[in-house]
Amino acid sequence: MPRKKGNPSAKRAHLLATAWRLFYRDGYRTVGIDTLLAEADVAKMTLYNHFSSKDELIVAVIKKRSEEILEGLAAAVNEAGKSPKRRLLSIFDWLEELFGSRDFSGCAFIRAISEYPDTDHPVHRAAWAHKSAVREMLVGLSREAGAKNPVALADNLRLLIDGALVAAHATGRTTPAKVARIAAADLLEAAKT
Amino acid sequence: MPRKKGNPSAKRAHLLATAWRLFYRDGYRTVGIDTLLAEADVAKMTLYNHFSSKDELIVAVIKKRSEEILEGLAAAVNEAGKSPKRRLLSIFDWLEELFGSRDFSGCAFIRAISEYPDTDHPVHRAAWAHKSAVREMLVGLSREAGAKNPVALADNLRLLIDGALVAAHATGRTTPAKVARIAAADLLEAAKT
DNA sequence: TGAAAAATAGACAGATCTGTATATTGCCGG
DNA sequence: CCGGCAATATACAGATCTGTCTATTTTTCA
Repeated sequence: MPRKKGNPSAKRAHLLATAWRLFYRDGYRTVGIDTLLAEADVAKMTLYNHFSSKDELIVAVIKKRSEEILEGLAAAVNEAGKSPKRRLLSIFDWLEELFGSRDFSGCAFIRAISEYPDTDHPVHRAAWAHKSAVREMLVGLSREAGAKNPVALADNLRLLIDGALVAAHATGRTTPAKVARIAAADLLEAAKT
Repeated sequence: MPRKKGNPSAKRAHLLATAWRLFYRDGYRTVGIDTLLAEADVAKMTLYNHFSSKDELIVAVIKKRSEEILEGLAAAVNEAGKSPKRRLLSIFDWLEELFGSRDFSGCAFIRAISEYPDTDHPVHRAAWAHKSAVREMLVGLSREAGAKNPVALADNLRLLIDGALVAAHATGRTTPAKVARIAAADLLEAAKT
């Protein structure tokens, strides 16, 4: 129970985990509250006690997933060593692993943006906020790597990443990560001179 | 009436046009049959006489839209003149115009893939078929432009295009087209040597 | 142990969903 | 002018949707 604040309820966490799994697998609009509750084995009032609406639940799921992704990405970059180029390109190795994971089903954020096309919708905004955070990270890596215009390179890299996410989802293959990695290396070279 | 085949019913065309408008604006799953019928001012049995299910209607909408896009793209390329480089990069000028159009709301195909994440779903497959057709066109342009590996360059370009489509949808800005155009020019140079 | 908080079950509202069935009207060609 | 088909209106089935309400049980902390 969310007794002292900062003490997140176990039920809440369980709901978020189950919601993530079902939403990601089948879609945000497709999965109904009743389905989610049955799968999580939680009463309806418990859900509406923690989240005021389905939209709010979706936003919470997206924010949590965003944190996980950003942490995973940062860890992958750190494990890549000291070479700025290797650090930057490690993003694409991380992507390749993601694409190869059993339950990969596209980018949860692109899918959220697609399912909630209205740019003012809270879900849309939350999903895009993640992409913006990734861009910040890419700007840092681009600067480290010696790009003349780190922001421009970061924007380019994000195009490659999002394109690869779409292609990997549609095809079920991991190759888009390799394709994007090579293109990223080319763009990095071009960005230095 | 679909009397002689090849004589498409006016009602059918009207349904397709209305369906496209609503699906694209609000989402395939969000728009219900009843809403569509009210907007088109058509009886329900008429719809189910032309299309056996909502999914089939969506597939038809996607195929029609794919044809329109491919035609528009081909026209833009032809208008770009003879220079292979200009022809290839005209794709991104066309994108910039698309992004700037009043009712732009992302890529209908990426959104379809996102809303129907199951890769075996007919809607998912129809949407990806469009992306494959675009790739074929890009391979041709890449070959014309003198790429050593036209297929590889086409794959790269598709990543840029899909990434730009996502970014333009999420932000409502046209700049991703410019960003992608510059990156495409860099990748083209790298692909020649 | 006892009081407050959290979680439960279950019914319920009111709307919406896809798809079917039926019976009727309008239209066009031979 | 008439037979056949397209399109219509309307009701319906049966399921599902989000969110609310109430009454009861379980948990947790003091």
